[in-house]
Amino acid sequence: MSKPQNRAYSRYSMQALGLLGEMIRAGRIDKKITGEEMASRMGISRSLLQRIEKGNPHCAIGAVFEAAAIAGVPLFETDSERLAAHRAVTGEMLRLLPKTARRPKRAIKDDF
Amino acid sequence: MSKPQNRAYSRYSMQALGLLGEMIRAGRIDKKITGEEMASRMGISRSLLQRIEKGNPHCAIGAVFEAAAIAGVPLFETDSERLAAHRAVTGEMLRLLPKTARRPKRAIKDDF
DNA sequence: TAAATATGGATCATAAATGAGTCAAATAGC
DNA sequence: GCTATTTGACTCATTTATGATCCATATTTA
Repeated sequence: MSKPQNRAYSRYSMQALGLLGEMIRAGRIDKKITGEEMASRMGISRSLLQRIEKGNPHCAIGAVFEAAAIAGVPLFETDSERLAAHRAVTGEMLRLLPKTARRPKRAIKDDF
Repeated sequence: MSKPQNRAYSRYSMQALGLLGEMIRAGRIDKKITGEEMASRMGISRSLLQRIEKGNPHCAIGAVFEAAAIAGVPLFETDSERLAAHRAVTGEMLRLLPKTARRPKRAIKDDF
């Protein structure tokens, strides 16, 4: 059972999506890579690459990140090594936090 | 016509995916938001949120970015305003670059 | 300007992602 | 310790994204 989904995106997310798409396109053109060439190199269709560069929110994030990598757009860190280091730190933070989130008991107004 | 797709992801992309997922989870737990609560607030299923936090590359990027926004994970910039500014700069760069990429003619060895 | 190439945009069949549901296991709080 | 929650990990039906193809338009280069 599924439900027809009509999602809403925050302004922030839309801006981020648009920015990422434009950076990918700029990077690709700067490297003189044709849309068709880049798509085939990635193993995706030209259609999908177009959607990615347009900031379409329904694209698979893996494909988008891969495009970013080829276009030379840095995600969080510039290389895989730094990325791994960064991730290690985040993993450590996760180790310190509680494993599950406990929602605070309903705020009690009267305490007498 | 479609083709069964068996994509390969670079180490870089996988690291970035994993990092983003872990940052989202850390942010969520730090804010004491339950997986179910966050999912319903986003209008997605708990299943999808789990995939996102696990770094699954097949998730819609819009959903992932939205999760990041709620969890307080900054994408490129910390707020929508800065994001817009950043985007304006990228748009300017795009204006300066050629509109289309022209792949260099096959390298000619002999030029006499 | 003309020719060659790159891109935009649309449609449609099909592969794949997502939502809903269940159950077991882990965790937090008492 | 016990109990209530939270989470993980499945399965499956259905919605949705993607690939293929076509043609029109824009852009670059000669």
